[in-house]
Amino acid sequence: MSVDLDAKTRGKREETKASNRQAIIDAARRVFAELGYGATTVRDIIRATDLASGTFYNYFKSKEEVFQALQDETALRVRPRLRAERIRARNFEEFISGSFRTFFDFVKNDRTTFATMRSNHPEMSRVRIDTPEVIAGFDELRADLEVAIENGVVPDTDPNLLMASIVGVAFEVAHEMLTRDLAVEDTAKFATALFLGGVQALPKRKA
Amino acid sequence: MSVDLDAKTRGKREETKASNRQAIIDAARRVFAELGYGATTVRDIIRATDLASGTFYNYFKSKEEVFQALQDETALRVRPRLRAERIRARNFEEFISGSFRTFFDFVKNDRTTFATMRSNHPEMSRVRIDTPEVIAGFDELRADLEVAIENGVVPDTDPNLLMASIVGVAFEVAHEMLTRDLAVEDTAKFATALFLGGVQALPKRKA
Amino acid sequence: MSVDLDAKTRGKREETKASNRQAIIDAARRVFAELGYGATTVRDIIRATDLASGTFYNYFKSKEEVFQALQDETALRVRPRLRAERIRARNFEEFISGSFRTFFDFVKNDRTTFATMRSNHPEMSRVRIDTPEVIAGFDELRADLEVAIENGVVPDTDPNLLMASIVGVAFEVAHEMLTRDLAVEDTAKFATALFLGGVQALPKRKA
Amino acid sequence: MSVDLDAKTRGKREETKASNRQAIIDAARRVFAELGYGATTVRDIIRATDLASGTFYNYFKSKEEVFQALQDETALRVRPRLRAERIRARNFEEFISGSFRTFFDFVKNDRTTFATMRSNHPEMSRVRIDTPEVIAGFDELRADLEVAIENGVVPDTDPNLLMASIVGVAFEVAHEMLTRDLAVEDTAKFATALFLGGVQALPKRKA
DNA sequence: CATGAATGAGAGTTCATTCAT
DNA sequence: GATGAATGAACTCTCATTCAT
Repeated sequence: MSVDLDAKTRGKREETKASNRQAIIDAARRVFAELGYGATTVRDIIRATDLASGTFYNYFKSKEEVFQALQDETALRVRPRLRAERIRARNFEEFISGSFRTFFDFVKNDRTTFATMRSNHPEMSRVRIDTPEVIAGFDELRADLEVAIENGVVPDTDPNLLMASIVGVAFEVAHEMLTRDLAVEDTAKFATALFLGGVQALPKRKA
Repeated sequence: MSVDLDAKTRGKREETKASNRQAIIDAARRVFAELGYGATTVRDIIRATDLASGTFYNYFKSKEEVFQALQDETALRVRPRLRAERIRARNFEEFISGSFRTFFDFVKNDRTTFATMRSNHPEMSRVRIDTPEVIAGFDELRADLEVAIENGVVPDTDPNLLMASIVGVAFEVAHEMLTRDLAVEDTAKFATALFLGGVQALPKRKA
Repeated sequence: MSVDLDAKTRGKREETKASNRQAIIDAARRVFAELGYGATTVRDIIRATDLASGTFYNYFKSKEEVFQALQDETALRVRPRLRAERIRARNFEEFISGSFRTFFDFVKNDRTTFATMRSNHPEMSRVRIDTPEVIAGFDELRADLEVAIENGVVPDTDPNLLMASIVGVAFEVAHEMLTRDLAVEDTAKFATALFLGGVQALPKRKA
Repeated sequence: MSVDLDAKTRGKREETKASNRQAIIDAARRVFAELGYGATTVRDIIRATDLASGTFYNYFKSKEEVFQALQDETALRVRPRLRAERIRARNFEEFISGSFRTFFDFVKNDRTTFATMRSNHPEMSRVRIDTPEVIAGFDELRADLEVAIENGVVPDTDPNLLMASIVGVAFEVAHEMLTRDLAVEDTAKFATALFLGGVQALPKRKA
């Protein structure tokens, strides 16, 4: 059946394919955000789309696969920003504060993605978005941390535990930030101070 | 309703009831650990039991309800220990190091509970056990933190953000500890040092 | 285990048995009226009782059996009245009018029984209570009709079709009576006139 | 949603859909007739079909919904016939006898539909088919009766009670007709005579 | 005989996935 | 490649009934 399609037709098709794929991912993001991953069905996703149910399977094998794609997509948005921030940093303070500020900023402006998966999830009363992308981003962070250790900017401590601590604080504090609608700036200051000087260095509370 | 069953009969029944309830909870713990909460079905749980399917519903209305019970049960095990640790503390260092040590100790010895919910959960590649009990435990922690702030042992900073930071570090670092089979003592030292003095105070890495 | 029970104890037991049986029947009447026969479960019935579920089976084998008992009980209330009415009749007019009046009177005063079984019954938008008792009552009616035919008071027509007509009118008109809250007297007059003289004899409408 | 399926494809699909829907309705008619409405399960219906269980739910939401569809279908068959009969009538006798004859004829030839719902229904030992259609049909009848009253062909009596009487006789007598396999003609004569002249006018019994 | 928890068949329903069109 | 109805395994949950106490 593959007959002669002129270039234009072929181009059109590629376009449709790409846009269908994107339509599914976008629908998935919305539906996951509303219903949570567990409660979402493939049907829910395609229903949030102009496409037919069978079409889903031309693009993804399962709900899980579209979830991965969603994650990857998010990755592409955050990681470069985080990376750029750290590269620009001229000392450890800039390194750590730039990272937190960028991350909290992202969370605030993309709260759909972050807030996602909270509804009807007894297992996730507090949320962790742990998409591969973000993970990959933090992997980069670890690599950068190792460099910092080598350069003597950071003591020769366990980089994975340090990583874990940063990640833990980042997510948990981001959650608190959203819950209480705190300013990105203040939240980043708090996290930065903690890492730079411990509890004794924490900023005075507001209000 | 209850007319004249002798005490013995009543006793026997209560016993069976309690043991059935416990059997379901135990099965649930195992199955949730293996399949993850989302993927687990009520059937999976009763199949892991020698009870009949209908019996499940004599004890719990839904999967969610067993999950809650499971959480409550865990709560009863950890919270008192954490509380006792903090009450015994004579200064902030003891407060913070006692808490981390106790928590990591619990996680290590009850790793089934902690490791639970990791398989088949694309949405939870890293785990957060956020059972009501643990939450309640951390609520107690917050209360204790507020006291510490009042007493001037801790600067007058936002207690919720501090809470969030401790929780974030506790879970994320515990995860790392399990993954790499680190010693409870070392892990607790790391977390404690971070909170007391920030990154600069972190202990030297081992090996 | 059948030991010596004095007469008093035996009497007490009989009493309890009878009262339990009655309690179940009464509960069934109420529950059937509320939920309709089809939707009612044995559980619903015992729940409307002070008894335990197992006890139900000491008295009845099934929902159907208790339904039958309910019917029989009703029978005992209506049939004698209808019979007495017909025996007292000195001509066919008294026969027919007495029957309708008595039946409509019963329906009006025991509307629970009659109105029963209407809720949630797609198959019974209009109701027919066709309990054995009432049937038995109409069987007596047929016998009496045959006597009337023998005596030449009623033409030698098919007694079963006549029976059916009387029953059909009785139930359907009773339903209308309840729906519009008509007077027993007027309703009985209508039905009587129809049977005595056909449509041309029907009374003028009210209001 | 529907992009570019050619007309042929669409046609084929519509066809299958229609025929599946009909298959379910037909199966439902048979099964309801055999088991009665209450005892019938959705599974029973699809089992009487060569469709898969899930397919049922593509067409109907519940047992009740098929039942409604079944009723509507029957409606389309009887009502026009009854209406036509009454319109053709030139006097009240033709009106009433035409109606009964048509109705009894329908019942006789479609006894599956009528006999339906008799088995296993303690609550319906005598049947009333009171499908919306038939109801609607009798609503038309009432309207026609009101016209007859206005025209002076029928005395100014309560039309709803007259309606109820006709309906009651129609169903109850039809039941008797089926039970004893009476002729439509004779049965219609009986009912007609009753309404035209009362008991005194009833035809002599056969046999 | 009363009790009420255990039982398990089976009802209703959903949903990922296939496949003819 | 898009479509969307068909499929049927599997799930949740109910309920009549049994039976140890």
